[in-house]
Amino acid sequence: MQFNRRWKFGWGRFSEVDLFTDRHESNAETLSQAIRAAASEEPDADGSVLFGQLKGTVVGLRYYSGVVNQGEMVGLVRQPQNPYDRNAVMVANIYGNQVGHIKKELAAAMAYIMDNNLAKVEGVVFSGTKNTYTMPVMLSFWGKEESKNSVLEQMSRRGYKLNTEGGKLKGDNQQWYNSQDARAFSSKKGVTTALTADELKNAFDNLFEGLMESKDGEKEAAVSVATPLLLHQKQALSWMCARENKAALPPFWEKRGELYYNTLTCFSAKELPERVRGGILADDMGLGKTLTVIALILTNFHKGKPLPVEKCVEKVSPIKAKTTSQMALTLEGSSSAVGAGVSGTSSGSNLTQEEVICVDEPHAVKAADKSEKSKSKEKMKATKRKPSKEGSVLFEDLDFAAALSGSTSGTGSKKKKTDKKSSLTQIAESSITESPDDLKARTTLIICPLSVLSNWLDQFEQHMDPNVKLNVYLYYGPERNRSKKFLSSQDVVITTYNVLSSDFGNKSPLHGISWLRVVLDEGHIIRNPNAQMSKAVLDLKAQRRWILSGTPIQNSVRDLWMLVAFLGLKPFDTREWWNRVIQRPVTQGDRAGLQHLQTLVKCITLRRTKNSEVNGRPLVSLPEKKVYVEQVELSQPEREEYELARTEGKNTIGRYVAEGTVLRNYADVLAILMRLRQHCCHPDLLAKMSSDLGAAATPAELRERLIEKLRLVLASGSDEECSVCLDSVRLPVITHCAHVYCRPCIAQVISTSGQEVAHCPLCRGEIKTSELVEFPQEEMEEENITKPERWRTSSKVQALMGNLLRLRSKDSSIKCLVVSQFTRFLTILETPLREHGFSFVRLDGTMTQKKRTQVIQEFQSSAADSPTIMLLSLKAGGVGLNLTAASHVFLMDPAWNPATEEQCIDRCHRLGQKRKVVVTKFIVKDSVEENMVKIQRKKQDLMEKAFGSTNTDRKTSRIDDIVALMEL
DNA sequence: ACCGCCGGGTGCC
DNA sequence: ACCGCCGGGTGCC
Repeated sequence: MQFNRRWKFGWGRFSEVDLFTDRHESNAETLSQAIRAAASEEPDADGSVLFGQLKGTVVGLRYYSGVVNQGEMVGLVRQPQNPYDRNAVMVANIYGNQVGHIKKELAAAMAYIMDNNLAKVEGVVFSGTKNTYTMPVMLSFWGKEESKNSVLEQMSRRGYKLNTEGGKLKGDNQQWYNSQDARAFSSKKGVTTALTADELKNAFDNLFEGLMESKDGEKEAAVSVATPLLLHQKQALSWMCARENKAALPPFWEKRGELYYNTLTCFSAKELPERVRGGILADDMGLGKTLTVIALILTNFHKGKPLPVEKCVEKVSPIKAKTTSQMALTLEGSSSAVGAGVSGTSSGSNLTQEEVICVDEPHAVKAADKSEKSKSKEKMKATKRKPSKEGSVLFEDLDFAAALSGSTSGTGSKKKKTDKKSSLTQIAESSITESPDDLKARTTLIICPLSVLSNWLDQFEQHMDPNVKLNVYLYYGPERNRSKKFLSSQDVVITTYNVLSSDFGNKSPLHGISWLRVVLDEGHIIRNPNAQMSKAVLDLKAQRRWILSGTPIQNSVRDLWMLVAFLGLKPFDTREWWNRVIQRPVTQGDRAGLQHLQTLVKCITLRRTKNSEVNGRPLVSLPEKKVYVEQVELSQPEREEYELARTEGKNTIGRYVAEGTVLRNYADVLAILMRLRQHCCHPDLLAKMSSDLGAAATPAELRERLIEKLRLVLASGSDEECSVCLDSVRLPVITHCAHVYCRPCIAQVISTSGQEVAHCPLCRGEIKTSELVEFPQEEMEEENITKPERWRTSSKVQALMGNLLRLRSKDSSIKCLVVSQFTRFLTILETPLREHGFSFVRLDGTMTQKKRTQVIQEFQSSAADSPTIMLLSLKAGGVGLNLTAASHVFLMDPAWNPATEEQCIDRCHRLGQKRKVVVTKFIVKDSVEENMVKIQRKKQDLMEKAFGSTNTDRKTSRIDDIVALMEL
């Protein structure tokens, strides 16, 4: 039976509720976010406790086809619309097939509890699975501690007594429980000891490490890939092709007789479980994920054959010329936005005719026996001979040919039957059988953040054989071609997460196409399942799915769900099974659960780091990197101003700490910290502030205060992130609970809530459209043009300039990145740079993509007059950015999250860097900055504490942070 | 369901 | 017999 990806049908309401209550908590990028996250007391499935258990009865088995095995978990779904009983509770197996109903009396008792979210009820069928009419089910009630008594009482009122002592039930039914539910029992006996937070943290850190062991040998790329692959890239290609082609059983499935059996959920099926064709390529950045994917696209079309590409030749026999809609690197309507790297259009247009030739040799070269032939010219010659070898028919395989022409061959229906039959007898390692429909899919859809869009285009350009035409369409910009027919005739369509999610729900052509392959670049950015773009991504139809990510896991098992769901790793693409089998066991320290998670990740992930080795040699050798901290002493007047601000802030925060209201006043706390950090950089960074922090008496006053906070966020130039779209805030508004969002984003949250009052995504406070406060437009413009009357220097500016001048006199060819979180600081720095005759460019979050590309190109240029300095805002651009022209990095101010700094450094310390990399971090002596650095160092410990611990612990450590920062 | 329940057929032993 | 008993029909929610 085929299940499509929308199989969550029956759970519609169920999974909505589930998704919402189990809200994702994003990795704390800034302390601000960290505090917000702690402030919002969200219901957390991880922290739920077992109330008790109850034997119930499933009835009506004969009316439904869903079957269950001994020990199999089942889902319980309320059916309030059931015409016979509005208390109905449906029972379904893991694949969503209905098994029966809970007996009505029991259902009546459960309905209230389920509808009011007092408990989550989970079922395991431990015996009687062969019964025709009814069977027993063990029901476990999970929920928040405070609901426990209410649930027990509700049930007992209806005559149902929950067994609250897990151990007692054990005697009779020793064998019924499965591994994960076993924990509830065995823990009592001490059979397994729970993992400590340390062990868990450690295991989690290593989850994505050591996944390197020889996967599937090596594979040469198709000849149309002009760049020779490095050894590790060939290994990745081989692994990826295998993941796409081989019908190996997914993790936790094994064959038992005629059936396929899932060892975790105890589900079994007659058919081969649908395989995950794809996975996570989690190589460190700089290892060439992009090239590997390009190679995959060209090398592994249907049935393991290379993508048939158009080859440009000047002389052509007219009979063979098969002109389809031909455009090379189509860029309709968006060329202006990209500019760089897409000039490929021209090469095709000056040729009169084109011939379609399958330029590729039969793939799969395991040994490295043909390394000499890898120069592209040579390859082209070789392939010219190819057709004769393969016969005069270019595509002898009918299905293959049909796939290309887009028409289904007459054998279609017949073929389908045999396919189905053969799939039953298939052995695990055979390759996947593709139906004629499957073979029609041609296009790979690549979704990436805007910042790396141009990189993809460059890389296609760079790595493709210039004589080969690949149809690459950039689906971006207002003029984008929305024709499904057109898009699905491309070889590659590239778009951004934002375009995808803005199209989503708006008769999106991207969602109407059956893609051959969908590739999510920087896939970790879809880790929040509530985000619109995550939903948009899940709704895509594709045969093969890939996630590229340099940082697959931030700090939580939650983050993984989205990835697993996108890959369609059943049954975990449904939240309930993920929670029951993986998330809850793992977060509660269950060893078996962790083991399962490790197995799962291992099966679908390939990850190599810069330090990985193949055959004892490092994958890539990067030049040395040295990090220096340069202490900066404030001048006397600066110090005085700083101390003044610090004392004032210390008093305020000290009061909050004493009152225990730190988290309630985090906006103020943040403001104080922000001002101190600004003092450390430059006095002109400080926005003129009203220091009135008292309670607002009138609405007008409240409004004024909110605007003040918003001003603070904006004026600092620190790239604030909107928690809804996860992008930089555009059209900022601030809620009454003092959280900043894009106006369209929060407006949508409110409108989709369907209620008069919605809840703030960050703190769950009530929000109304009428109460959103916007930044006054005039002030916004004024803010932008505000220039200090006369420029002045600061100690930090001096420190930087000293370094830059010294460097220039030593070697004028050295290029530098000057990085700050405050874009206004970058502006301040422009003046002395100009004065000293430095040629510089600037890259920050406010720039358009076109401008960015241009700036990067200028900077990367090796021309004599090219800029030697780039002023870079810490978060601008995101990860894909390649700034290898720079070999010196100056970090002007410390970031809350050391990973952000690392990422920034890695933009020049990456593949292609020829020089030694020197990083200088400026830290003001005896200041909040020094304390921030200490906290950075402590970050590992904090993460440990935060992981798998209660919200209270996390809160405590955040308050501790603040106390430490202020030296209270 | 190798049950319970319903409702029609039936009615000394 | 306005009962009991028998045995067939029937059966989730």
